[in-house]
Amino acid sequence: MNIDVLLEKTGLKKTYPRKIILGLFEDRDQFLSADDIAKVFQEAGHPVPLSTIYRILDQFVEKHLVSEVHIETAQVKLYERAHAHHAHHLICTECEKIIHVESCPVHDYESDLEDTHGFKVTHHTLNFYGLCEACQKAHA
Amino acid sequence: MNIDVLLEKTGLKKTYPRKIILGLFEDRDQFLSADDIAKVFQEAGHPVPLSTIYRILDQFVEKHLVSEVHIETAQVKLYERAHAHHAHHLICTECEKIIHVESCPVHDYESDLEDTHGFKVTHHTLNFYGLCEACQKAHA
DNA sequence: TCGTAAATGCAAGTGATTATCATTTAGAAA
DNA sequence: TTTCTAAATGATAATCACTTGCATTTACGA
Ligand SMILES: [Mn+2]
Ligand SMILES: [Mn+2]
Ligand SMILES: [Zn+2]
Ligand SMILES: [Zn+2]
Repeated sequence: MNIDVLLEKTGLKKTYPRKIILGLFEDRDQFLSADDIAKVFQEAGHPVPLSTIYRILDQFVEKHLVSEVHIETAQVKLYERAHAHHAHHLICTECEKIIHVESCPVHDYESDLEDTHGFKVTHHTLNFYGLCEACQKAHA
Repeated sequence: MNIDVLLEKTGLKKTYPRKIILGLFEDRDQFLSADDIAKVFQEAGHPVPLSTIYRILDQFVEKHLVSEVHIETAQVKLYERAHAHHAHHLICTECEKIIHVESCPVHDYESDLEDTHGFKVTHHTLNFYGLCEACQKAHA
């Protein structure tokens, strides 16, 4: 969907930093940190401070344009375009690539947990770590 | 197993801070942060600086006496006694209680991932968030 | 008992993220 | 189109968990 239309829907003003940032997520479907985004502005010759970038990311998460991705091995917060469906991630420990997987193997298991532990599950997080196809070949 | 024996096996010297910290994990099987541990020393009237605590936790993780638990909603590092088997956690979003579960519902799924995404999984992390039994009752 | 590497304690440093606040601006109203 | 104002930005300082450097102490083997 169009960047301007998406921003209008949220009620957020259409500013230069917001349009660029949302464009990065919408167009290229990347996993980005605040610092990655700062570099893009830097290289475009129009630096934007990290404080602004962090504020915008928070707002985008709140408006469900973007979601935070928790990667245990990363020491910084990562964000990706929000997806319609609950998903999981495959993280390559060699090249840091992240693969988004829109299927979930533990949906049924959640009701088991309610029976065995009396625990009512609202959501879960599941990450797989290993080697992507390219890095496996490089190792072979 | 005895605290002293465990420390001897690792080759680490048996010092006061190490014995107390290892005891917390072994005896009570708790989930603890560096700050939680600092409070214990404080209350015992024998304060130990956080730098020492962090150093010891790192060593215990390296020696497999303790393992780090990644909880997305916690802003600090948490540690628990190392267990023999791969496990998962149920985290109560109300009272912060953590339940350790020694069963895994995604073991088979990992080979599927290799087929569908060419991704070779080495390990994974899985956390369930929700309400524990006590907090469900309190809400009802 | 001694010698020494290991461990500790204190203080200062890091680095990602957040908060403060003066200035600017998008966008609605006149 | 001009004016107005809440929202947004940018510069700077603050936080806070964690780490590091270094001088002093200590466990423990010789
Ligand atoms: Mn899932
Ligand atoms: Mn598992
Ligand atoms: Zn890779
Ligand atoms: Zn609870």
